[in-house]
Amino acid sequence: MEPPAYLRIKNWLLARIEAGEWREGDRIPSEPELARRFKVARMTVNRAVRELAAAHLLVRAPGSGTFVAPPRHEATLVEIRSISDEIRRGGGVHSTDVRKVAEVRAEAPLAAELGVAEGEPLFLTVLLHRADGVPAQLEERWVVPAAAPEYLTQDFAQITPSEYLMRVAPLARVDYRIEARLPIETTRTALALAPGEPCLLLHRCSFSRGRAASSANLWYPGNRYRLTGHL
Amino acid sequence: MEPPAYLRIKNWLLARIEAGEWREGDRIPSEPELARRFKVARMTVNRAVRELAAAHLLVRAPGSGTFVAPPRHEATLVEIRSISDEIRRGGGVHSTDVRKVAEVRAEAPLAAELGVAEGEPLFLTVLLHRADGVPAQLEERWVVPAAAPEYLTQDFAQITPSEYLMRVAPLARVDYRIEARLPIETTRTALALAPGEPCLLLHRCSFSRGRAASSANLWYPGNRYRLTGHL
DNA sequence: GAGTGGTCTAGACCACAAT
DNA sequence: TTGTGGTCTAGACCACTCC
Repeated sequence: MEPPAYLRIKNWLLARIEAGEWREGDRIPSEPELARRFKVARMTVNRAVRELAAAHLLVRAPGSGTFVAPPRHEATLVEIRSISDEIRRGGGVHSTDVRKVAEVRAEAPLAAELGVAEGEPLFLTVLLHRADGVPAQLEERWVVPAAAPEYLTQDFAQITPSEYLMRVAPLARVDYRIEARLPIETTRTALALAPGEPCLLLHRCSFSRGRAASSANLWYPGNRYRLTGHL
Repeated sequence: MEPPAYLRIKNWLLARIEAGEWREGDRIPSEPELARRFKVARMTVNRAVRELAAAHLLVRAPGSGTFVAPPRHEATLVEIRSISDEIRRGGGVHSTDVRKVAEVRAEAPLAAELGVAEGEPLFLTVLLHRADGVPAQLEERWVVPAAAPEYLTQDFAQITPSEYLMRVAPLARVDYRIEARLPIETTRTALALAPGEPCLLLHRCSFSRGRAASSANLWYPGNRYRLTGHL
C-alpha cells in the first residue's frame, strides 16, 4: 500500500537533506508550495514539516520560512537501562546483597542537591547487584522520606530501589553525571576490583512532583562494565 | 494570552498522568470525548494526544483506545556535546594541538568495526583539545577514506574533526560506549594526569550513508571531566 | 501588502478492535 | 455493529516578517 501522504513528504524532505541537496540554513519550499507539488492540503504538509522541525532537522521561522537546521550539534544520546534489565538482557541472573538500610541525617552537599535542610532525615540504602554472582554495581541511594515514606520497609532483594521509587513516585526529571573515579577501599573490595582499577560512576538525582526525591551513586567496575547506546 | 487549545489539552492530560490519577495501562478518554469536553475539533485533540504518544507518555491502539504508557523503562538520556561547544559553553577558550596526521593500515578490531578489510588504508588523527590551555580531551580518530577523501588536508586547528566530518558526511547513526579506563603512559602525560588517575573514555563509531565513516576514542581526564545531562 | 508559519474547524473515509 | 484511532480536506483567521 501507498504510505500516508505526510510520510511521503517527510521522506522526500529527509532525502533532500541527507543528500546535501539543501545545505544548512537553506530555505525549503513553503507549505503552500509543497501542498501544490504533492497535491495535498496544507495541513498535511504542515504535519510533515512540523515533525521534522520537532526532530531538529528543520527550523521554522514564522513569517519568513522553514530552513535546514544547523549541523546536528553533535548531540548524542546514551540510554542507560536499569541494572536488573541490563543483567537479564545479557542472559545473566540478577541478585542483590542488601548491605545497608538506615535512616541518616543529610549532610551539606547532599542536602543541597536534594533541597532539604542540613540534618534532616534521609533514607539510605546500599546494595550490591550481582550478575551470575559477580559484582556488577554498587548502588548507594539516598531517598527523601516525604517522597517514599515506606521506602525502608521494602524487600530490596525482590524489587530494586529504582523500580520501587518509580512505582510510588512517578518521576518527572532525572539529572545525572558520569565520571571515572577511583573507588574508596570498601567500594573497591565490594566490587572485587584490583587496587588501582577505576570505576565508572553514574550519579543520578531524580525529581518527582517538582521536588527532588532521590539521589544515587551507581558504581560500576570499570574493567567489565560500560555504558552503551546509539542515536 | 490563552495558550493554543492543543497545548491546553496536552497539559491537562500530562497533569492527570503526573498526578497518578491515571495509572499505567489505564485508558484515557477517546478523541471524540475530549473534543466534546474541550469544545474543539477532533483534529485538535488528535494533535495533543499524538504528540504525547510520540513522547512515549501514551500508547495508542487503533480500534481500541489510548492508554497510559508503561513506566518509563528507567531509560535516561545523556547528551554529549562536541568538545569545542562544551568548552566555549563553560566560558573557556578552546585550542587544539595536532599531534598526529597520518595514513595507517587498518588492524583487526578496528577494521571489523569500520567494515573494511584488514590492511586497508585509514586516516588517523590524534588531537589534544585544551580549555584555557589545560588539556581537556585527547581525541584519537580513524576515518574511512571513502567517507572523507580530503580529511587529512584539513587544518584541525581551525575546525574539529567532528565538525568537518559532519559537514562532508551527514551522519545517520552513532554507536558509542562509555568506559572508565586507566590510560597508557603517553595518553596520561598528554592529559597531564597523575599516575593512577583514571580516564573517562568515550568511544564512538559514526555511520554515514549506510557505511561506517569514522571511529574515535575520546579520552577525558577523569579528575576534571564528567558527562552530564538530564531527562 | 504579500507571503510565511501557527492554529483551528467540521466535516470525511478508512482499517481495525471489541462486541 | 459500534467505537476507536489514522489520515485527509478545503477552507479559515491570526501574527508575524519582509519588502
